Amino acid sequence: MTVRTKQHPSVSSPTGLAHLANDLRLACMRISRRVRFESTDAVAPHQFSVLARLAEEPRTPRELAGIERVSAPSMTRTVAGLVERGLVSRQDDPTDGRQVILSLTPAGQTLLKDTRRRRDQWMAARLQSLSVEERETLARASEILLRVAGE
Amino acid sequence: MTVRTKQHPSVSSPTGLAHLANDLRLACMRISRRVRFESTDAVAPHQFSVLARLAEEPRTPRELAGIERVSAPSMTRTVAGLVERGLVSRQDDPTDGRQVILSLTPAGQTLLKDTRRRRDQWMAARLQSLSVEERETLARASEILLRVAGE
DNA sequence: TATTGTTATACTCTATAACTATA
DNA sequence: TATAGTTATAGAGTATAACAATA
Repeated sequence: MTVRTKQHPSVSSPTGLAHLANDLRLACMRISRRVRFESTDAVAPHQFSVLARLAEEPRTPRELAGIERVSAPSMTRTVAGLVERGLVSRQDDPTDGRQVILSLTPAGQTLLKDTRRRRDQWMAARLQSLSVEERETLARASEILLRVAGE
Repeated sequence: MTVRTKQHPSVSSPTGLAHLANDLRLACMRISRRVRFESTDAVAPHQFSVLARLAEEPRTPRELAGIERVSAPSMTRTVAGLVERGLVSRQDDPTDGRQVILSLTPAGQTLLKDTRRRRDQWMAARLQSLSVEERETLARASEILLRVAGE
């Protein structure tokens, strides 16, 4: 006799799709929450986001504000804090005197890397207790989810 | 010839495990972020968390503060706001005069349900564009993730 | 005149410390 | 004396409005 904790009659029926959407959203939110709670980060979430964006490429405050969905003055504050801590550096845009170009300092790169490693530790510990099949399922799922989140 | 977007040499080797942990954490955090951004909720995240906890069972402010990892005064404020909006009701504990028992009002239950439905909509829309196999993978993954998050 | 960024000001959520009521 | 909850106060993040500098 097989025991199933959840009813997923079909992943294609309207009801099944709604259930899957709910379970998946809940699962992702709970994992995110646990990761945040378990790792005591050196920077606040909104600061971390900015560091991650600047690691991709240097950006202006306005670009960051748009990406992070906060107001320009809020981003001014956030960036000021990161600059003060030596994690981000400012540079005048040579082609447009109104703009400022922000980029990560070596210290900022190090902190970002360390923070990510610490966050991964909790997750890695949990994964170790799973079966190979379960880990393979999660590997396939993470590819799909990253694609979905990027749309 | 199979094309893989990511290198997962093995989900069991130390390196593969670390990669999987990183991908999975990233995927969950990005999905959570998108869900939050796409749905303009009637209550703030910390208020939503409290409503969800009280939907499970009535609790005291102190219990909520512990679960949500905030100070007692912060929870006092959060709860006061929810009570003022008619979403949560207070009741004196008959066995201990110091304690207060908090529970959801019908309005709170309705709002919680509506908020969850709205959050699911974005996710359900994305799932529709996936193949049946991908949805089945995500269904299995969500079971595993919910179990892992609950540990 | 439009745009980038900052400053001024106010509101919210958070915390710690001090206080009240009850056990 | 210890615990549950609140109030007092301060710090940090967010927002809108107003301003400065540049395009």
